[in-house]
Amino acid sequence: MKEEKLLLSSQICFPIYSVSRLLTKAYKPHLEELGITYPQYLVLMVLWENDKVSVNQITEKLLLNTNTMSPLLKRMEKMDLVNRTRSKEDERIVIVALTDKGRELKTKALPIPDRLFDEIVTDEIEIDDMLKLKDTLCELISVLTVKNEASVPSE
Amino acid sequence: MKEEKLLLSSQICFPIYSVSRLLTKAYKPHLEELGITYPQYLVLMVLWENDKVSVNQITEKLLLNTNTMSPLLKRMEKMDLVNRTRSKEDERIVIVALTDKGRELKTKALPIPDRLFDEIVTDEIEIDDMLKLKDTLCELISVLTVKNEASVPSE
DNA sequence: TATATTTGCATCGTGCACGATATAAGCGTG
DNA sequence: CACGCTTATATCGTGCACGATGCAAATATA
Repeated sequence: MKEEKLLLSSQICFPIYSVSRLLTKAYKPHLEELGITYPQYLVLMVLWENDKVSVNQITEKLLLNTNTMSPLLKRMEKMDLVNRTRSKEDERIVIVALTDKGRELKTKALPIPDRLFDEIVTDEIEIDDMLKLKDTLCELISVLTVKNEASVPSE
Repeated sequence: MKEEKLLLSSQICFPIYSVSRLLTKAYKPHLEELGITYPQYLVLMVLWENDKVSVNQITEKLLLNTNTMSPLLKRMEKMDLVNRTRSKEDERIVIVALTDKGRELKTKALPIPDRLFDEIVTDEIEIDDMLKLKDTLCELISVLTVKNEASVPSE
């Protein structure tokens, strides 16, 4: 029954892919209050931890490439969340720094993860996508657990 | 230490988001041999399991919306992987069916998941992204395990 | 049988992702 | 200094994702 391997449910990748999208969707209403998208939220988190970092440092933290970051940062600059200035020591490097507006968003962003986690765990919100998210998350956990037991990295 | 909550590492969402992208990237070279993308691969898997289904049935399986599926299916039709015909019983419904070419891809696609899993588990491939993937996957598993223990759904 | 509502799909606009490529600054070596 | 090589960022093209909107076919309701 080699066929089984091609079922969607038997693959690690599909549930991860779905949960990722559904989680981003779950974040959306909260982030919309701040007027930002999920990737922009990630960039802000990097800067809230450590302000004034190079584009490269951000891409390393987020595992994204500059061809994604450059336009993203440009949009964020246009929104007055960050500003970008060339380093004087090395003209190749662009330093990304929070504006006051970008810094202030941190307070509003703080409660989001907890609020979201509560929404998922408790059954307060019975929205369609939230149910799918819970189901898919449980599926992912079980698949990962099996896969993980089958192949603990030899450290 | 409420601050901690905003660290990237302490959130469920970021590792899932990263693993999802890195896994898709890991699939890429294998799928490129078939000339398809990851979402196209997902559509084909649905059709390999069950040919001649409506657009709606595909979106339900993949948890995607028609505004993503419609152009995706159009591209796949242009690539001669599927064809789209309006149902005669209900003119609103579009039936998606595999072409011979689409059906034949199944054989080539069968070994991909196993090959990929081996690549990740064993250290045969020490590509940069693959290492990130392993790290992030392990992180994800540990985060999910903690979160899961803290909140097993009451069934 | 008219009208309203629902359903299934498509289109549009925007924002990622990412491979390929470009470009300019810095660096290394002769 | 000239040369090539590396590094940091940007640009371009393509393909998702997805909210908002549109539209026609089917169905429900008056």
